[in-house]
Amino acid sequence: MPREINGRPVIETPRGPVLTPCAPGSVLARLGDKWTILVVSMLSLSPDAPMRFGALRRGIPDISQRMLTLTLRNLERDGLVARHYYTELPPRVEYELTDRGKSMLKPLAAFTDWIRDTWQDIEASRREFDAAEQRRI
Amino acid sequence: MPREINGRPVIETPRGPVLTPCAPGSVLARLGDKWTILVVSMLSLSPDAPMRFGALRRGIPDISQRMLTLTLRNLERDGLVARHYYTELPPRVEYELTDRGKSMLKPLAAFTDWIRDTWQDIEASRREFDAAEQRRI
DNA sequence: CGGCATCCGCTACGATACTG
DNA sequence: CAGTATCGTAGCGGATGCCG
Repeated sequence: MPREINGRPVIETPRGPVLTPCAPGSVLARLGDKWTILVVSMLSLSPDAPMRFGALRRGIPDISQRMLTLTLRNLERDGLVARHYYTELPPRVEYELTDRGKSMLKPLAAFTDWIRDTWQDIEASRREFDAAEQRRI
Repeated sequence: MPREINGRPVIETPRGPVLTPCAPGSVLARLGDKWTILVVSMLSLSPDAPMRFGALRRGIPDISQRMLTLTLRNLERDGLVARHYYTELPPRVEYELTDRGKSMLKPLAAFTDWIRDTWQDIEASRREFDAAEQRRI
C-alpha cells in the first residue's frame, strides 16, 4: 500500500520518494488565487440566504467588478457556488454556496485558523529576512 | 464582540457585512502558488532528517531548478523551512521544516484531505460547465 | 444592477547557459 | 551539486467604457 501525503500518492524509489503528478493541484491553484477564499468567506456568512452581487462586492474591499465576476464564475464552474438570475428591472443576481461548497468550510477553517494564528510571526520573519539580505548586499 | 470568518474580522454595516482588509492574504498567496505545497509535502515525508536539494528536485516531477530554488527561498523567508549549507566539494545543501513549518502540517492536511475527496467531482463539474458553455455559443 | 469587452502593466514561471 | 543570471512568454488582475 503506497504512502500518501496531502492527498497525493508517493512512490518509493532507490533515490528517494517521488510525488505523483498532480491533478488536485488545479483545485489548489484555483482556491489559492487572490480572491476566491474571500468570496467563499463572504458567502459562508449567510449559510441559508443567497447574497446579491452588490452585497458581495461591498463586503470585499478593493475587489474590482471584473474580478468578482470572474471569481464567482470559476466557483460556479467548480460546483461550489450556485447562481440565481432574476430578470427584473434592474436585474437581480444572487449567489449561494452549494452543498459541496459548504462541505469545504470546516477543512478550510482548520487551515485559515492556522494562518490567523501564525501570519504575524511569518510577516516578522519576512522583515527579518529582508533586512539581513539588505546587509549582505 | 465582532464576528469572525476564516480568521478575518467582519464589520456589520447597514448594507451588510464587510470583511476587513487582509494581511493574511499574503500568506495564502504564497502557499497557494504552484509549487509551495508540493515542496512542503516532500519535506514532511522525512520529518526528522533534512533533505538535499537534489532529492527534493527528483521528488517533484517537472519542477525546474529555478522554481525549486525560489520556492525554498520563500519558505525560508517565511520561517517555515531551515537551510543548511555545507562548504564541501561538491557542495551539499539540506533543507528541513522548522517547528513553525511542522505546525502547519495538520491544518493543511485537513484541507488537502477535502481536496483529495472532492477534486474528481470538481473536475467533472468543470467539464459539464464547459460543455454547457459550448452549446450556448 | 450586473456583466462583458478592451487595453495594458506586472509578475509568475519556464528554458538555457554559466559559476563556485 | 547547488545556485545565479538572463531572456522570453503567458496570464492574472486593474481601469475604463458600453450593454441588457
